[in-house]
Amino acid sequence: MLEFAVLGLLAESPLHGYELRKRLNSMLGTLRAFSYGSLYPTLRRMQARGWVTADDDSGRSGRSKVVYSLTAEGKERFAELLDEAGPSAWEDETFSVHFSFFAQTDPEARLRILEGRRTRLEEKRERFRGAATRTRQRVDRYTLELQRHGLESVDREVRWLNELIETERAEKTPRTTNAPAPRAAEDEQHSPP
Amino acid sequence: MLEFAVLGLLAESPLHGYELRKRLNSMLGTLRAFSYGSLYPTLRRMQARGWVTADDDSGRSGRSKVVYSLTAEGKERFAELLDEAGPSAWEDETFSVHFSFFAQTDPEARLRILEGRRTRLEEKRERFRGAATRTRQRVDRYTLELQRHGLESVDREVRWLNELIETERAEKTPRTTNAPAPRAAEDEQHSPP
DNA sequence: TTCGTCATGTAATGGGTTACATGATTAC
DNA sequence: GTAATCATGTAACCCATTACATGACGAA
Repeated sequence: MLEFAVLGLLAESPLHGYELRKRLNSMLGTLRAFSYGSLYPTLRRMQARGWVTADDDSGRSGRSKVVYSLTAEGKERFAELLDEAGPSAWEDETFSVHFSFFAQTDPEARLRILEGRRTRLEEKRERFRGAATRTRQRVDRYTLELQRHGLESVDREVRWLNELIETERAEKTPRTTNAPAPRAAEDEQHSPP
Repeated sequence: MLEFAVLGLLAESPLHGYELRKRLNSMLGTLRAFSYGSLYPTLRRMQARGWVTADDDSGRSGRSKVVYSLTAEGKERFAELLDEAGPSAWEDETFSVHFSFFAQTDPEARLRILEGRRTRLEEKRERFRGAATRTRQRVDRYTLELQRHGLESVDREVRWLNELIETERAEKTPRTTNAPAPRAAEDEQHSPP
C-alpha cells in the first residue's frame, strides 16, 4: 500500500522523503497519515529491489537531502500494479490509493475497480443486513444508531460510485457509436435511480 | 481495541469464541471483521491477566466449547476503559467501540467522547483544507474528487455528532433547571445550523 | 454423503506505529 | 536566541491478518 503510493508519487517526479510524506498524507485526504517509521524503511526496501534510486542532493546548501527517483523497473512495477485491479483494489484504503492514480490508469481498469468496489460494498451491506435481522438481538439504541450511520455511509459511497461509473461509461461512448453495448443488462443490477 | 470490545461483550454475558466473533463483527457494523487469529490469542492473554475465565462447556454434547466469562478484575478493567475517554477514544475505530458501549457509559463520559471526536474531526478537516490550499498543486480531477468526497464524509460525521451531542445535552437538562449552564459559549463554536 | 456452518486453534508474516535520536534552516 | 518546521533515520513494539490444521454437527 505504502509502496504502491510511493511508486505513484515518484512516477510524477523525484522527491525526497519529507516531501514524499506530505504529499502522501494530503493525497489520501483525511484517511491516513503515514509516519517516517514506515516510509524510510519502505524506501530502503524499494531501493534494494531496484525500483528507486537514492541520490544525495546536497547541492547548494550543506543540508542533507536524499532524492528518490523511479528506475525503469520501478515504472514497470507501478504500471503492473495500476493494471491489476484485483480484489485487493476494492479494499478501503487500497481503493483510495488506486483512485488517486486514476488519471494514469487505463479506462477499462478504472471501470473494473469502481465496479469491483461497488460490488464489494453491496456484499458487505447485504451480509450485514442479513446478520442484523437473523440474530434479532435486543440491541440498545446506541449500537443501533451506530449501525444505522454505518449503513448510511455505505449507501452514500455506493451512490457516489454509481455516479462515477456513469461518468466513466459516458466518456467511453460519447453518444454516437452503434457498438454492441456489451452486457448492458448489468447496468440495472445496481441501485436503480 | 479487540480487548476492549471483548471485555464489553463479555460484560453482558459469557460467550464462547465463535459467538464472540460474530457479535464483534455485527457490533462494529461494516467497519471491521476480526479474525480468529487475533481473537483467540487475545482471549488467552486476557485469561493470563486474570480478566476472564475459560470454562469448558461440553455439557450435553461432546462438542468442545469454551465459554469465557469476565472476572471481577475484568469488570473493573472494563469500567476503567469506559471512563477513560482520552484521546485514544476519538480515533476512528476506537471511537466506534466506545460508542457501542455508550449504554453502559457514564453520561459525562459520553459527552466528552462525542465532543472529543468532533474536535478531532474538525482539526483534521482544517489541517487538510490548509494543506490543500497552501500547496496549490495541479491535482487531477480524480484526486480532487477523492478529496472532495473525503471532506464531505467528515462534514457528514460532524453533523451527526452535533445531533448526538444535542440529544445528550437535552437529556441531561430535561427543560426545567436554572443551572448555571457552564461554558455555554462553547456551544456556538461548532457548525451552527 | 456432502455441504454449510459451528467450533477451536497455531505459525508465519505483515504492515504499520510510537518514541527516540539528531541536527540544519528559516522566520520572528 | 528561540521556536517552528525541514530533514533523516532507528529500535522496539503492536495488533492484526492469512493460511493452515482439525474436526463435529445438522440439514438436504
